[in-house]
Amino acid sequence: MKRLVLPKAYQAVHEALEEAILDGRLKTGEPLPTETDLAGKFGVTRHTVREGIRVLEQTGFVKREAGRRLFVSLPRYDELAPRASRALLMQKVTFRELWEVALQLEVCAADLAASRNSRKLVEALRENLSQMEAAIKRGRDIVELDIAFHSLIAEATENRVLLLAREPVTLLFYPALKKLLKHPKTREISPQRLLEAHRHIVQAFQDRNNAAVKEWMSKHIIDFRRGYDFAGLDIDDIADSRVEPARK
Amino acid sequence: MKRLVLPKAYQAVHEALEEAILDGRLKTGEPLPTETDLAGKFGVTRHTVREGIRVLEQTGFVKREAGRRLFVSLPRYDELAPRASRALLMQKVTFRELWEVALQLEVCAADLAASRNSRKLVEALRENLSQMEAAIKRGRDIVELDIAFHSLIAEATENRVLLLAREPVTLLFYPALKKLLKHPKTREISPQRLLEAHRHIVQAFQDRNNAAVKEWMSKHIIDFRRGYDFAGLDIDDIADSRVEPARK
DNA sequence: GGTTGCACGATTGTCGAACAAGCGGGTATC
DNA sequence: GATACCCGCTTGTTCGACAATCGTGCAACC
Repeated sequence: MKRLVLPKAYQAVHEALEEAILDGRLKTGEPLPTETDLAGKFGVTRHTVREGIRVLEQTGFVKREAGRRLFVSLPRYDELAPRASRALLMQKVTFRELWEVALQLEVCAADLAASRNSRKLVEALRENLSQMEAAIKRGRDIVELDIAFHSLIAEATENRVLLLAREPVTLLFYPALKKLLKHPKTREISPQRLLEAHRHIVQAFQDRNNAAVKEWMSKHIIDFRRGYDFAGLDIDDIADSRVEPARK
Repeated sequence: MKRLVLPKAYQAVHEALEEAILDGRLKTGEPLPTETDLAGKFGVTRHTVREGIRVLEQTGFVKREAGRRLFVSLPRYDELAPRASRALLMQKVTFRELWEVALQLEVCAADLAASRNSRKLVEALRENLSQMEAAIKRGRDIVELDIAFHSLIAEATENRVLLLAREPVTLLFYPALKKLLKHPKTREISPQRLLEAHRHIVQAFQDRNNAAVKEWMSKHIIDFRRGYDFAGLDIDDIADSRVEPARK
């Protein structure tokens, strides 16, 4: 016997609004009706409407722009992901799980990006390369740059499903990468190896050699894991750090 | 000049609670303190607390069990995914994007599952096979069974990152698969081809032939796309149906 | 003794009215 | 024409209140 769940008004409000957005009755970019308006329309109190809106806000269907007023909008993949990553953290995901999927997704991204090969991508990657060279020379942190390098490739695929799938993995990868690059045993060699791999990848992109792109990307990710082992870090440790990459 | 965003009390409540859960101060399975308690603790009104809780609820950090009381819990990957899928729908994702990623993830899942090969998986898959044979004989719908087949493999990987990445893809794949299996041009042949592929996959699992597992899974997914083309459906159409698979 | 019924407290869901603060827009002023 | 000011609208928050429901303990009943 299924426990019957009686309808909550604020849930109804949430669903009604979401449906209106999906149906296009509320268009993205337009401001959401005021709380009092909605309250009147749905025949409930402003309080109830507000609770419904909170849910909507969390899902990314409305955003606050500029002033206080809420605007209808589309959820972006990188807004959905942080929640997912935190969920994974709670589940005590191991680095192995993360790495196994990252390997596939990064190679996949590289492959797709290569097949849509654009000059702009190569340019952007070259720019990233030279920034990284400079950063290494000055002993600066290169984690952000590495993340950016891979993001550039992923975005070049123009595949939103891939971007969505990749985002939580990236977020969790960040602390692992940081840990590795700061580790005494790998601090010296890792940045060089990393840069070297990136160079090969860019070169392969430029040569429009799809097979080489995939191969180098694969080597690159595998090498990362090797460094992890080499540093004496346990791949079956949980990826538990909660450092998050800066966003602009 | 960055627009300064003044702190909202309900957001603070949400964050405080989420942190308490992540820190383990609030343990999963335990009931959340009552609204009045929290209101007192945070020094805000019950209503403000409620708004914070709505957000928490949406994120999956609290669930309603049985009665009305809320219980602390862990978000599950299949609770996060529907939101992600809906977001993708809004972005008018094409079937091509979906398929490109699905191909990689399914092969990846097959690979990982094969390396952890367990007798239980093979048994479950065999069971699924015979159900599907029966369903085809009776002309019943096999979409659910196909989804279940692939989910069994994915779950056998015991990789939560993979499960999370895969879930939104699966949800969106569902309507596409349904469309194909109902299409007049492919209705007759597709189920047979699908079943045949599944048989090969199961056999490869049983033989502990990892390479064969990957190869057949790959063929299987590629064949799906071929059917899509054959039916005259445009792979660059948006995956816009909002049918959702039944959950038990 | 076990079950049923009931009263009571606790908790959630909803409502109503109110106010401070910030933003937008119109208006007066120079 | 530019600037300052004022006023209304909207949001965030508070206080107060009440119906519905759930859990529980207690009592009555078979």
